[in-house]
Amino acid sequence: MARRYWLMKCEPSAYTIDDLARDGQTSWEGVRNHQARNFMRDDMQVGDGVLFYASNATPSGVTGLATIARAGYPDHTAWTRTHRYFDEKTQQKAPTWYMVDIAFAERFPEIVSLETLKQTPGLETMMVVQKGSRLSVQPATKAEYDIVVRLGTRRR
DNA sequence: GCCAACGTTGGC
DNA sequence: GCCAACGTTGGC
Repeated sequence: MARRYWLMKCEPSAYTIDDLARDGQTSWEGVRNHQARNFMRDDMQVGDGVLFYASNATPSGVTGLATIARAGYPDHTAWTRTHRYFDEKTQQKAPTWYMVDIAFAERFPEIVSLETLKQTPGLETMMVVQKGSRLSVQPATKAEYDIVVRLGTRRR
């Protein structure tokens, strides 16, 4: 399977690229959307590239890069009654929710803002720039990934 | 903090 | 199965 590419959103109040740089690796629990779950459970493979996206930020945008460090596995926080991500409907025998682990790869010197993404040729059809695009785990094409990497690492 | 755009829930 | 009500996301 060829390397795939993803964009994963997180609010800075919850976790940032600096947190990931410090931790080296983290688990991506708490996704409670079926479409996003499907990507993590079915499609993500170790080594896939991740655009780390800060949502609800000033500005919002891609702040760095990560890689998939562990493919999809059951999100145990769904079974912990006291946990904020607890879901009373999911059974251990048939897990509803999955997570992956991601590893730090790179922190961009400057954020590649959503505004920049919207104005960059080649990213017109990228999911994150579409109006009302709320999915927190999105696929990206290699072309889109490469363009964002170039924007993020460009020397000025 | 506002609110548009979505997703989910539940009455029928 | 429809759809109104409600909750959440996330840009601004």
